[in-house]
Amino acid sequence: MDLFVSKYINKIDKKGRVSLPSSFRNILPKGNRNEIILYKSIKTPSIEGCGVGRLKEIAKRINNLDFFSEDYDDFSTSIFSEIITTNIDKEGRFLIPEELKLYASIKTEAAFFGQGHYFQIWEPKKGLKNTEDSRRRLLKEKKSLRMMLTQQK
Amino acid sequence: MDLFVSKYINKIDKKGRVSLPSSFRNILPKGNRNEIILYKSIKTPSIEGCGVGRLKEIAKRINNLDFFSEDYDDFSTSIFSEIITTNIDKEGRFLIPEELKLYASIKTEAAFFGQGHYFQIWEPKKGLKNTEDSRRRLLKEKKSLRMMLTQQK
DNA sequence: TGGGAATATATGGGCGTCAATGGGTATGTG
DNA sequence: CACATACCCATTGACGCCCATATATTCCCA
Repeated sequence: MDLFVSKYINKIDKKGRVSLPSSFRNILPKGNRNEIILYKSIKTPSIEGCGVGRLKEIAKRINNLDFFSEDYDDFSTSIFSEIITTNIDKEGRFLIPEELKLYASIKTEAAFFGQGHYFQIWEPKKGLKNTEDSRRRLLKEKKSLRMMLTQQK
Repeated sequence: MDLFVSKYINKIDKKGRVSLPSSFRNILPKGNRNEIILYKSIKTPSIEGCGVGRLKEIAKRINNLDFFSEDYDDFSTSIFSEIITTNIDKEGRFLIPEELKLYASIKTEAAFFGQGHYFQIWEPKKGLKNTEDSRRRLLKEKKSLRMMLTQQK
């Protein structure tokens, strides 16, 4: 399995450390398991994270843009300067930077949600609510879709 | 990690010295960690910096422009003739030349913004505003930023 | 197959090291 | 000699590394 899946709720200790769930750690590239990158989610008040390999992919894509275009600067600024790398200690813990904790309203506990190629970190209550909401949206759409398909004039 | 990422705000002391963020120092080539190059950003009131190796990359980009175009001369002049090399002391600090400080309105604090293969130095408030502006521009085209971050190979 | 031992995980805390910062002094160059 | 800059040393706080414990999980063997 090489995807971030499932959800976990871990405690943040006095020093601000929190364990990255073991199953997430195992997905990080074997050579580079002591570093992850974090950034503010675009659409939600949560933190997104992934291994550094993914960042290199992104860097490559940005570098392929026209160096003199405005987009180049915008992407470069929005992505590189907003990304934070953080080290994972031997026990599998890392520090969530203060700024990101604020952005996600995280205080004493962090909820980790697998999202396939990346993961999200939420304040637990908000995270669970988000799961419900998105499931509800999904069902509603599905239902209306089915109605549209089966409804007779 | 071999990219300049994240942002840092450091103080400039009485002597005009400022610490290059540790994570930036680590990206400089191992043999040559006591020297960086600085130049005025073309598009923004900020200073750009990088290791010496990066200079070749810039040269290549400029060479891709039409040699007889006005742009070529403009970029070539703006960048090459304005490049300044600076030494880093044993504590990881360097002096920002007066001319560049003026150009970027930097006085007592310098904000360092990772930009992948190079970095920018801003007057903190201006820098933060620039980040917001560029993110706002990108969010208008939400799709493209999201693609940049989540798209798979 | 049941039970105990080895292992892994999440969590807590002590302590040394390093990064950022401040300042004194030597060196040098006009 | 005055100014700028490099080198050296000191301080503070944050962080990484190490060790410790409790609980959960896996493994192994009688």
